[in-house]
Amino acid sequence: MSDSPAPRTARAIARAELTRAILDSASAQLAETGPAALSVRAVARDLGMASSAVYRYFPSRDALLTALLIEAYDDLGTAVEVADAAVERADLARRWAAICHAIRDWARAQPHRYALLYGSPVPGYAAPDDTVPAAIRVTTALLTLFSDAQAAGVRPVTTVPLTDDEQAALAPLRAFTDPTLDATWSIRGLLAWAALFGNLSLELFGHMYRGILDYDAHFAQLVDQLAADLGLA
Amino acid sequence: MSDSPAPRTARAIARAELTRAILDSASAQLAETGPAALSVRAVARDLGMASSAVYRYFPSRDALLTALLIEAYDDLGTAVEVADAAVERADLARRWAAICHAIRDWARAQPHRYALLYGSPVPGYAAPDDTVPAAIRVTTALLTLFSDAQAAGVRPVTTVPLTDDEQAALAPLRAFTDPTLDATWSIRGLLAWAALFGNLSLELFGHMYRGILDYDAHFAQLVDQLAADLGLA
DNA sequence: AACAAACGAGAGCACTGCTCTTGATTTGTG
DNA sequence: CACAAATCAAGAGCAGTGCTCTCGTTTGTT
Repeated sequence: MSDSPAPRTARAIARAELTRAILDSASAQLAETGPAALSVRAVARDLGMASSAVYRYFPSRDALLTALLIEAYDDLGTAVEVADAAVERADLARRWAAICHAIRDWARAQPHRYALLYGSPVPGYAAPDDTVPAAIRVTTALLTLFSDAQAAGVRPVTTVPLTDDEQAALAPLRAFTDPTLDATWSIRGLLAWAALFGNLSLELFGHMYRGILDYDAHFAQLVDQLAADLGLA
Repeated sequence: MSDSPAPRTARAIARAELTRAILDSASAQLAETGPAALSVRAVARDLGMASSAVYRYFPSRDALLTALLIEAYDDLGTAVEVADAAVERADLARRWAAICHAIRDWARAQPHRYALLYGSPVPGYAAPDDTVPAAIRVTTALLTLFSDAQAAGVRPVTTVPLTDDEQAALAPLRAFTDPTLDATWSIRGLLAWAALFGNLSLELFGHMYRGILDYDAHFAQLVDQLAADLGLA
């Protein structure tokens, strides 16, 4: 965020401050009306400035949206890391539950920001390179948990064998953590990852409408079941 | 779709034809540029008519988008039902695989339409009542498969016990199929549902970028694993 | 044949993202 | 300190959008 080494001149200070104000106003507008309705002119009106002035700080609407995307990823990443850190590190089942519920709590509190992150990508496909560092934080938390569990000798329930093709397909993922994830942990971990975000998206995007009555109860059940399948319970 | 009992007058015929032409043009534009960029004026230009004339057929852009949504749900539903019907009804494992791969093939062939269905909802929350009949077709195919499997004596791998709250939360879903789904099938079925669409969305929306190399191999593996957890393999 | 409903085309409004020009302010340097 | 260069805010303007309204024309019904 503030990687610039303390702005000295008055102009640099004003610029940093206005950049923040634009992001705050845009973030508020995003939370209310969603990414599609985010308007540069509305942000300018909110801040009492000309719309053309905003373009001195963000070259385009997509660039502003990308900045909001990165901020949202960082916000969620922080929430997950805080929840994870609040639990005894050896209590793997509780860490799993803490991470899952932190993600869901964050998503339900600001569904539009969740939609920006995990819904349909809005601006073409937003430049991945800039967003990746922020985006992988929550993934990293999950992978670290899986790695810790594997190192502690936890074994998920058995899986179907991996073919060579499938082994190769998961190579970069398995090599991400310090003790490399074995086949079983890779499969169960990815399945849990997909089920977790799949359930979240299906819930928040309205696909459980009239099919499931109590979303809280169902999610808690899903997290418990995934924990059991991961060998954590 | 064509529930009106055969248009008799020339005007009614022309209206039906133009409605179809608008939907086709809009669908093509949707497939190319995505839901956000769908423009009523562009559709009108494509058909060589005034933009105001389009509003005689669809009262708003959102209404046009909703019609496209329903068509896409029906299209996907048909693809799933065809794939399911092409497999020996007693071969439950093959039916499961056929349904899963039909969904993915459809989604990869037209990612923008998939995003319209399972990505962030675009127009507020599109009137659910109109879209529900088309939307539940793919869900029905899955639930029917689960119900058939349960009736055939297939047992998924064991699950954590359901509390009364969780039982109640799933009531409408379990009552949907003819032989009511038992607790184990409900849990494993919903988990498979979430994992299936979760994997699909994460893949299509770019969240596996540089983490998984071969999406085909990984998806095939996921489907196999879910089949095993469902007791089908 | 007469009347009403439906229709297509066009103008127009309010809004958007974005660019360009103009004039004021701040900056680093001779 | 002075001055040139960089930076900035503001406004006008362009092309595009969704949508409404009006105005003749065409079509269906009686």
